[in-house]
Amino acid sequence: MRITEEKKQQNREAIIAAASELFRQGGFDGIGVAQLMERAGLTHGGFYNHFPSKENLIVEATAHGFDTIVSRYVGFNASTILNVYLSREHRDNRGAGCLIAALSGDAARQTDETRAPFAEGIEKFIRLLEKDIAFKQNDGPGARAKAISALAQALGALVMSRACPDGAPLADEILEVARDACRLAIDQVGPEQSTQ
Amino acid sequence: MRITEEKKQQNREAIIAAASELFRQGGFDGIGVAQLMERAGLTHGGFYNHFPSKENLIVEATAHGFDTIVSRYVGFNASTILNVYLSREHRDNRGAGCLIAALSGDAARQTDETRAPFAEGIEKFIRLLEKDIAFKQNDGPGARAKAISALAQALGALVMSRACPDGAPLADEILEVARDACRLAIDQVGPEQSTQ
DNA sequence: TGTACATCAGTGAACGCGCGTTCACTGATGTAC
DNA sequence: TGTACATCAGTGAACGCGCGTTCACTGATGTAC
Repeated sequence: MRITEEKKQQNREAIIAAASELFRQGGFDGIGVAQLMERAGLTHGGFYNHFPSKENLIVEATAHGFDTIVSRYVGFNASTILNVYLSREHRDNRGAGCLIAALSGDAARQTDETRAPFAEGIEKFIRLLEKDIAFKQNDGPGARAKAISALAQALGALVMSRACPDGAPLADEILEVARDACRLAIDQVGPEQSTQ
Repeated sequence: MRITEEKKQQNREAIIAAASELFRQGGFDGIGVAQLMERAGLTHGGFYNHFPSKENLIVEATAHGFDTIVSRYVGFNASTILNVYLSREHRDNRGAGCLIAALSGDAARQTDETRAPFAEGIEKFIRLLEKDIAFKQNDGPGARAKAISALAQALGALVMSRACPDGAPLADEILEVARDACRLAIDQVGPEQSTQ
């Protein structure tokens, strides 16, 4: 049953894509190799033709997930990105959402090697915001601090909102407060100011 | 081998205390009943004399953990709390630190019943900060928004910092930026202003 | 206060189950001639 | 271009292991008289 080189590559990517989504939903410990392979349309045993271990896949899926998310946000300004980030849609759709929010708790328990792609992904996210903030206000170094600060705020709010039971008023309140605070922090003028 | 009522209660509390610490270190999925019982100085099988299920212990340990942490912060002003929160010591000591930072990712994957104590704990944390902020500036409703915003910022920063490999410069940079940003956001004047 | 007995927390072995990983096998692909 | 054979991704069963939970048993505590 040997398959073409091209098909093999497609299968590998399907496994990574499945892992990237399922890990965000269920956590690194909560999703098994068998589930991943089934989602990718393959059988359990073939996993080790593609990856030496589950931990190795975690690294690959993390890097892939950050690339996907950051590229989705490229071209939008910081205010828009943070508004999408702090939407109820994002909160309620972990599998397609921010990797930091979904998996950084799990990441903290992994080895240094597994945390490395997280640091890289966070750095990419910071630069994405920093670029727009610096452009708007001609302020290089300050822009980076603002980007980090805004990302931290949005991330913390999202994470708290998700920890609340479905429909809890607090969950929505946190998102709304953070939306206002991020807008103010970035625009430094008021809610109406935006480069949209 | 029956034991006194008092000793039974002590054992129960030892299990909850062990769970509260170990879950923060290893996650709900990463720590087993056997490990918890061993840490509490008991044997595996006795667990179900105290709790109907592991999930039930998760609820109890979460509530207990929030109470412990919030009570540790009571009496300090918001700036001091956030400085401790954003210290390297806190980042590097998950087991004794903030439950939201250590377990909200895991919480998002639990049932509504299990998330309920998280919402309660978060609310307690918000009120703790809100109280000091309102006192300082005679500003009730605005104080709550500031408390939520500051907590979100500090939480997000801590979580990102922990996701980085040990010793990564980014990990420390994030904490420092968030420390400055929280101080500014709360004091609304400058780094030197504090009620300490 | 003393005796007889029911209660029940603790013990440690066992249960079925799903985990990550390994392996013998299959058969189409890729390669050497 | 055609043939012969080595390669290797996919398959599905199996491995040992640790999980959450159950259970029969022990014996000190708590209770009834």
